[in-house]
Amino acid sequence: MPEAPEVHHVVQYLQRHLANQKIVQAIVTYPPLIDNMPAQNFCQQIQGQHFRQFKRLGKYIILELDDYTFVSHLRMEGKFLIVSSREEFEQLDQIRDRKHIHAQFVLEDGRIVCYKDTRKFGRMSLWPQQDDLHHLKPLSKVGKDVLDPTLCAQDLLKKASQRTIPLKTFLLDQSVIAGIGNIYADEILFATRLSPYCMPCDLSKKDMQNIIEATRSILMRAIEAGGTTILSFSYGSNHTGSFQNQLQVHGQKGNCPICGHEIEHQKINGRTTYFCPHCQKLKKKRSRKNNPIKE
DNA sequence: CCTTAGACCTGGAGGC
DNA sequence: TGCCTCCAGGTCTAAG
Repeated sequence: MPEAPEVHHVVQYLQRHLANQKIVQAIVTYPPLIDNMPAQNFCQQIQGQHFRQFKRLGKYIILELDDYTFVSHLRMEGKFLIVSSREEFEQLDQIRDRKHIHAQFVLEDGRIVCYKDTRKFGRMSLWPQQDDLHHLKPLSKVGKDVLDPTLCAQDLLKKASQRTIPLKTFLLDQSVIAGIGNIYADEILFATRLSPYCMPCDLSKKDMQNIIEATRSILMRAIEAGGTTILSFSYGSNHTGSFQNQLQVHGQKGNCPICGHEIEHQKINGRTTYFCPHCQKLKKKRSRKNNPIKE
């Protein structure tokens, strides 16, 4: 579900409510949730730790504890909610909520941080602390974050060389840029007027610069709007975003806001992709074999 | 090395 | 109402 703007708000929310709180007990009721060790060990190790620092890299949530780094990925539907007491937990709806809560972190003050994940796709792991986040195993292949100011056209050009996958798929590759998901990928492509079927290796440095600028602009606006809520994104008890009202193509059934042509949607590597076939152009570089570049 | 299909899960929506 | 199929914002892996 969540892409970088949504994860950004989840991290802020956790920070506001959990900074310096002590975890007195951890309960995991769906053991596969814990990626890198038996759930029992995870619970033992995390017990007694305090939440210290809260960070995000791409779609990953990074919680620095006293002695460990706690990494969480929400995948499609993971959410954190905080209840004030065991009584409040028991009052949650069994079918809608409690059934899907797979981990609980009981705080010293009696509150319980609940991890809810209907589809059970999300994962958590606990690691010895590392100064460089990229040294943590789950983050070792993650590229620069979408909002990393050092991200530049040259980075993308390098990663795009020889790549013949659709540009849409390239933007979703977290080792290229971390934090873009299916919704924002469509919006970025529309903003740059590039077809999702462009081949990354055919793009120029200028195209890459345009992609970076569109990405920053769209993601910043999405963060300001509180993220995008289409299916189920929320955090805390009921916080949702409103960027879905500003989407230009993703999920749209009508006409292109620029040219009026009907918005199309097709599956590209398994992901539904919305685009305007009239505005969004295929680019081809044909200079490899002595053929001079046209246009 | 690169690329793609399938797997992982559940619940909601729409067709009959 | 029930049953069936398809769909969903993500990522890992196995196989070509």
